[in-house]
This record gives sequence, structure tokens and C-alpha cells, in this order.
Amino acid sequence: MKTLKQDLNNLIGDALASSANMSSCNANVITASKPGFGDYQANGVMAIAKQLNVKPQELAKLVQDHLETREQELVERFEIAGPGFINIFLRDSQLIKRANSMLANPDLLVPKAESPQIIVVDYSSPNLAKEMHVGHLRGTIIGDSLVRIFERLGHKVIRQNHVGDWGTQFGMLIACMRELTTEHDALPNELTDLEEFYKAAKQRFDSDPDFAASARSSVVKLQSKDAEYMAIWEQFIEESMHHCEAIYEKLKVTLNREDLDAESSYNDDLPEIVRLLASKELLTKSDGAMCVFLPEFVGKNNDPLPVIIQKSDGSYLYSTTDLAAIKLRSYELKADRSIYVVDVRQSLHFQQVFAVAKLSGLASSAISLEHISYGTMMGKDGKPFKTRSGETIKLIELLDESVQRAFTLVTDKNPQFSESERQQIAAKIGIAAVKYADLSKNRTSNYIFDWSSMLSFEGNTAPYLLYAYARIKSILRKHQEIADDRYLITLVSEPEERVLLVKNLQLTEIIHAIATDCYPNHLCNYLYELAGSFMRFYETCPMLKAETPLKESRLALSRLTAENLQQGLHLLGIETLEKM
RNA sequence: GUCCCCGUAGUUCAGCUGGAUAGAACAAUCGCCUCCUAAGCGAUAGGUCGGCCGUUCAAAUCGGCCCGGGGACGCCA
Repeated sequence: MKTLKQDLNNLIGDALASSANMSSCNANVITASKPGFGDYQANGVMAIAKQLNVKPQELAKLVQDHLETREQELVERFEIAGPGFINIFLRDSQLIKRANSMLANPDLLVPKAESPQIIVVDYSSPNLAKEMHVGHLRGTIIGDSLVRIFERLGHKVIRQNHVGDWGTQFGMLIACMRELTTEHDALPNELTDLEEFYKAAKQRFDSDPDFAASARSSVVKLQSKDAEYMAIWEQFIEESMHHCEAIYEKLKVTLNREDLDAESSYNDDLPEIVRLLASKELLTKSDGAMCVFLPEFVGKNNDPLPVIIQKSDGSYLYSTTDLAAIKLRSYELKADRSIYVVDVRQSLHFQQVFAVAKLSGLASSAISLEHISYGTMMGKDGKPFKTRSGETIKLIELLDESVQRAFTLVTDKNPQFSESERQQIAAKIGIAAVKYADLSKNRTSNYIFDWSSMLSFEGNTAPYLLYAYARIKSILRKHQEIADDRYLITLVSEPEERVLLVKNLQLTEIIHAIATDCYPNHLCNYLYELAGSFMRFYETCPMLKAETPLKESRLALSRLTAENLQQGLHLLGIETLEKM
């Protein structure tokens, strides 16, 4: 089943093409900008009239005549307005028919894509040397929402958690670990706070020359795969992964061990990458380092800007690892798209790596490499985010705080619920609020970190959507005898009822758009409008007191809305609640 | 110096393949619980869409210049 927008674009596009004597036309159908303008509007007539140098209203009239002779059930009437808009009023019976088919088969809320693809999504990718902080939230949840959306559309998704588990900083940490583990076999207590552990190691590295030497030699030992050092490194990585997994569990992020794509796993492939680039005569030695120079990239003073593939000391950098990963994703995973959900500050890096990959053939000709960037988290002063003492806030602290505040609120609103029930509700609401606060913003803009807006439970927030859902479920419980799926939508009497009906048919339009340009905030916006439409319907269209056919129809519409909210929220990675 | 992003209501943000009178939320003021969960609904107020010029029937949206903020730019990731 096509979306309303697709059907209308086809219908009006054909009529426009016939009227204009062209082979095909873009009718440019969008949802109507105001209720008075119908359900949808076609804006394409004016552009075509311009090309043909005819009066737009006259062309619109031709199109309208054409449409009116055409056999179709979807549209009640077309109206020409303004400089040449065609306003489209849909037929209630057709809206009801579509909604009922969705009620019968909820999968139709979002039909599968026509041609399934293999899509690699690289996201979250924390540095295992440290603990995850609030800055890791965006990439993790935006990536997770995209992954859910691609899968919902029937694509094969390969998650890749490209964790940072290799490099010089691990030498420092292992030197610290070694000192501690020689004394007792068990994992040192100091590791329970990774952040403190890192800071202590860094501090010693900077102040104690003997320790710094030991750290450097640890790096060498690691690179030569010394058994003792590798064992300690693995122990550290394991411990750090537990920290991440605890957060993924709280966030209900769908990443697990199988999705790991650790940097270290490419170590053995890197010499081969260098050889391959050399064989294509792309490498130049510059100040002792092996570099690829591309003419389109220039740096300071208009100097040519290198992509450094191998450092002067022979070791590799993240560009090299990323190239190795592109090779894997191209030729072994055979991906159609490889998506990197990564901070915008790495955009130059990705431009360079993608360019080198394409030029060298490390990327297949079939793969689409896409940096899905997101903005930086800022403090209230508009500067990159830090606490007053200059530190970052741990992600786990934000999540725990949110759940705690939610618990206080639930207890306040519904003291009659049992304590364990209130805790379960608070856990879901607290996490949902934090995720939604972030997902609902356009990913490309920088955003201000602010406890109160992150932890808000009113207005355009996750609790609003969850509340709408819980209200519907409560109604359905109260009207159980007629709320089962035998009953369908049969009539629309009030405007609020019709708005809600049309809204319910549009989830698929949003999801398809997001699959292309990866802006999950559009789904948040849609769901907020859907929930708002329901709230207004709820105020004006009582079900308890309604006569039987209307009552059944309204309950069915409510049931569809609940299904829609649940599916939509699930695609954002937010779980619904039966009551709150 | 070069390149990238951003500047919309008091605040936080939508809207940007050009489309009709620029939308929410929060904060403010005022209404609505004898009625399916008031985490809600309604109303009022709040704007030279940073500035100027241009393209167009039509510009918050496209182009140019300027101002202001952020970021990236050789051996960290």
C-alpha cells in the first residue's frame, strides 16, 4: 500500500503532465499548511506554469478538470486557491478504509521498503579508556533509532560499535593496572570508577617520569602482543565494556557483544592497507610519515592537507583503521550503505577518508558512505560542555537522576500505586524523557545541556506521549466489552476525530523520509502531533456517553492511535506504559 | 589564513528539495476536574526569522557581502 502522499503525487502528477503535455511532472504534494486548505495541497502547478509561460490559475483549472473526469475514489474534491495551489480534500470513506486495514494488520502502519538493502550503522563507539559521559548520549540513541527504523522497513542492518580500545592511552592505564594487579589477583577496586582511574593514571603520567617511561614501554609490549600485557589489557577492556553494557541496558539500546567492531580488531589488516595504497601510488612520505595528499583538501596557509596513514614511528592512526573498516564493509559485509553516526567535528576526517577509500577502491563502487553528523553539546554559557570544576558529567549520573526525579513525580501523582510499580514506571519515564529530549532536536544543531530541560516531564516531552498512550489503554480497559479488534472505525462526526484519523495514516510518510535523510526528530514531531490530536479528540469526543455505533468507532480509532504511538515510540527506542 | 555549521518569541527549539497569515514547548496572565488519568485542554500576550543587497509571481528557506557565536585544519580519536 502506498502512502496518501504517494498516491496523490501520482494522481495529480499524471493530470498535470497531461494538461501540460509533458511526459512527467512533480505535483509537489505536501500536507496542507492549514486546515482550511484541505488535507493535502499540490504546489507543483505554479512551477510548471512558469516553465510553460502560462497563467498558473489557468493551468490549475485544466488540471482540476482533468482530475474531475478521472475515475478515483480517494479525493472528495479539488479546489484551486491563491496563485495556483490545488487544495485536496480526501473522502472520509477512503480514510476510514485505510485506517481499518491498519487496524486489521498493524504492520501496514509502516509498509516494508520495496527493495531491501544491507545497511551498516556505526554508532555509539565509546572510548573504552574512559567512562561514557553525557556527550555519548546523542550518537548512541540517534544511531539506535535509525537502526530500528531501517529494520522496521525490512532492511538488513549490521550494527557496528566501533569502540576505541587501542592506542597510546592504554599503555598508561595498563602500567597502572600492572602495579595494582601484582599485589592481588582480583580486579582492582579502583576500576569501579573508570573516570577516576583514568585521571589518576594521566596525572601520574604527566608528573612521574618513571611512570611515563613504564607507560610507553607498555605500549610497545602491547604492540608486540606480549602475553602478560595482553591479558591485562583484555581484563581492562572487559571491565570497561561492562560499564558500557550497564548503560546500554538502562537505555534499552540494542547494541550487544556481537555488534562490537573494536579498533584493535583491525590491527593485523593495517599493513595491508598501506601496501594497497602504495601500489596505487597514492602514498607520499612527508616528514617521515606516510600520507595521501588529495588536491581538494587544503589546511593552514593553503598547505596541502595530508591524510596520515602511517606515523613516522611506524604506527597507525584512526584513518587507517577506518579505511580497513570500509574495505570490510564494502567487500565482506557487501553493504549498500555505510552510515557513521558521529560528532560533526569529525566531518573533515570522514570527507578525507571517504575520498581516499573511493579513489583507492577500498570502498566498492556500490557502497554509499554517509557521515550522519550531530552537533556538539554546549554548556549554558554557549561554550563546549563542562561542569564548573571543568569535568564532564557521567552519562550514568544523568540517567539515574532522571529516574529518581520521575519516581518523585509518580509518587506525587499516583500514591496509590505500589512502590515496585512506581519504580518500574519511573525507570521507563526517566529514561524516555532523557532520550526524547535529545532525539526531538535536529541532530545537526549544537545544543545546550541543561538539567531542567533534559529532565522536563511537561509539554513536548516523552511523558506527554506516554501519557496519551496510557490514557488510551485506560479507556480500552474500561470499555473492554467493545474495545476488542472486532470493532472498526465506521464514521467521523467531529473535526477533532477526522484530524486524528488522517494523522494516523501518516506515520509511514515520516518513516520513509527518515530512512533517507536520518532525522529522527521528525518522528518525535509527528508523534507529538499525533498525541496532541488525540488529546483534543479526547476532550471533545466522549466515548462513555456516546451512542453505540459512534462509541465503537471512537474506541477503534483510539485503538489505532495507541498502536501507532507504540510503534512510533518503539522506533525511537522508547517503551510504552500501560498506566502511569 | 582556508573550510564547515549556526543566528527564528524572554528561554529552549521546530520549520530550510522556495509556497498561502512563521509554529511548539517552557516561563507569564486568565479560564476548565458532579464527565473515559489535570503529566491534560482552552484562551491571552509575546517576532524588523542577525543585517544589507540580489534571484523569483512567491524567500526564514536559494545566491552574494557584512556582523556575531561554535567547530575543523600532520603524526590523538
